[in-house]
Amino acid sequence: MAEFLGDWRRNCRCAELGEGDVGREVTLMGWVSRVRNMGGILFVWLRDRSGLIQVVFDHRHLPEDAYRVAETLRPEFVMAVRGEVKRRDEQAVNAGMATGRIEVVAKEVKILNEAATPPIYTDDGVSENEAVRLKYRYLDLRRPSMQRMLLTRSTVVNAIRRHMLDEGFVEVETPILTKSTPEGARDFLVPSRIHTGKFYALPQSPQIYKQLLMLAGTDRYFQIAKCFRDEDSRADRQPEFTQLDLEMSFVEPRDVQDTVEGAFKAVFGQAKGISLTLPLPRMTWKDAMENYGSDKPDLRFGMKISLHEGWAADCGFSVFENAVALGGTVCAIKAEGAAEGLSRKEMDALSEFVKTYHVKGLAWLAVSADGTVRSSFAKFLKPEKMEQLTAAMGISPGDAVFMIADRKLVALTAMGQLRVRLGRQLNLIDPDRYELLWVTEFPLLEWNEEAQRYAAAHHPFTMPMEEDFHLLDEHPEQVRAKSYDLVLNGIEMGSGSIRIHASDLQERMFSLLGFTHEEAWERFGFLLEAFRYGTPPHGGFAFGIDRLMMMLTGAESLRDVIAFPKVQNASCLMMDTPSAVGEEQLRLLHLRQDKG
RNA sequence: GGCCCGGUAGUUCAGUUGGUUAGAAUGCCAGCCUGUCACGCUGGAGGUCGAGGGUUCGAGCCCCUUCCGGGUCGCCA
Repeated sequence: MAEFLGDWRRNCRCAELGEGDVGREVTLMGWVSRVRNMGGILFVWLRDRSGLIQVVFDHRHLPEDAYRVAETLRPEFVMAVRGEVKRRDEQAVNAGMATGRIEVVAKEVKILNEAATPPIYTDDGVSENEAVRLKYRYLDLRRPSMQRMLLTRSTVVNAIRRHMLDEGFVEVETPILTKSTPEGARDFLVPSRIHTGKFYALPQSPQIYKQLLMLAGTDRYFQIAKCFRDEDSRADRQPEFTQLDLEMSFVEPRDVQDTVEGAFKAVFGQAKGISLTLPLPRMTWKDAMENYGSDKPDLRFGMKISLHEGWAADCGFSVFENAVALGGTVCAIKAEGAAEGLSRKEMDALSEFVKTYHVKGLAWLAVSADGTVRSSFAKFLKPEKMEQLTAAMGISPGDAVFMIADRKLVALTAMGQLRVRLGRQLNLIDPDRYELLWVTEFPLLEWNEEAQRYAAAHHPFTMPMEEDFHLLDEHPEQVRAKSYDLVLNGIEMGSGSIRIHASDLQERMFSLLGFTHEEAWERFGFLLEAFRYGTPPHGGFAFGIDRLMMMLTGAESLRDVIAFPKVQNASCLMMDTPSAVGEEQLRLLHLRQDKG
């Protein structure tokens, strides 16, 4: 039967006790993790957010009724216990337990609440179907590892906030009910009750607000901001997520990067005890693509990509020759010592894998230790070409080589994916390493095949590099932007840029993106007008705190570092969100269900 | 929207070529047990094999549809 607290108050958490507390009278409160009834003596593992401790109920030293109560304890009952901390006998020490050298000998006990048999285990190290865990997330969060995650997350957010405040930033909250923007991801929409047929949008980022704050003179702004994007989820993409969002006036890229690096240094120091060396390395987007086939290269291992257009132009293998003739490329990577481990079957699997990334195939070459060559394409090569390739790539017995021929970006991207897959498969990646870098000078624009127009690679407020201004009209696709991404172990942590602060350049940008003057004013009129009133040069950055948490905890999914995450189809299994609403609610919002 | 993987006691899983009453472990319930620590021992309860349809004498197993979960391509300024 459940009892009330009365005058009992907890004076310690379970795992905060140590050998120094021996002899202390404590009152603990928490959940029963495990019960072992030996018939006359009863051991209970009591758990709170700090961890576990063993509580002993001995019928010889307890009133009869108290022992009776203890015998009814079951897992996940909420229990309060008063007792004395005692050192365990040497042979009774549990080395696998943080508090394994002590125990609490109970003198009084209260069952504060009973519990139904839980549907999932609340111990660590038990793997369970994630859907069940998420349905009972409040029980899942009882696991010590999940409590540690929440604590780490709190530490990380606080390290960031403290750093930003120390650097003179002002924390400003911006609206959640905001305006739908035509560029970028799909918006989550909120229907207006007062304005028939009109909608708010949830922010994809506080982008425009923070730029307006620079205009307002705030100078240095930051916010731990919730952002929303109505796009399909991935292991590293949730429909709602948290960013550190910041903006600074009178700065160039380096100034913003210094600030962000400082925040990362604080986080790594306080959450992981790792001292980052600043400044972080920088790599241009072009170098990242050509060497790693990715704008977010994983620098924890080598296996750089090499380009072989000159060699391939007359190599004899028509697939390679044609790719070069059409202005494409032939790129290659070498997996040292991997030849023996890669069967024909695995080569086929790798070929299938790269086709996911829209290349037509994978050419491969494996040299055994005795020099025997297996290859999908060697037989087509002109006699001297094999030697040239061997020399150019430094191929030794035991090495495997992979080549892809296609349009340059397509081939490099597929090769970059293959590089990462091989890196994992061949165990080249040290999971304890953190390789941070800046990738800079992204293209300003990307050609959108579907819409037959340019789209902003970052967003439409991004400043082009001054030295590329002359290309804006004739070769907009060659213009580089003053933008920069922060990359950690092959994952994009965040991105930022210097913004356009002149309204004529901003209008020119909108026109490049295919907006007429009227459309631009209709959609961004308030911004274009604002820019007329004295806008300082400014720039900023935003990085995903969820993704950072994922990296810091080694989690494989964002779901593991968010207290109440959503699943792939954007629903919440615990609350069954989203859900239907009643007719009356719809009527007030001027909405009608499509019966189709 | 496309492709791939999965769904069997509360939980984690096994289930042969389609063949008797669908199994194991763990958890749960009851009893025994005075130093356990994933306690142990004895006994017991527990199943819409995700759902619907089809093939078959017979379906957990084969086929179709669908729902749910995961991964991924597209998408994600």
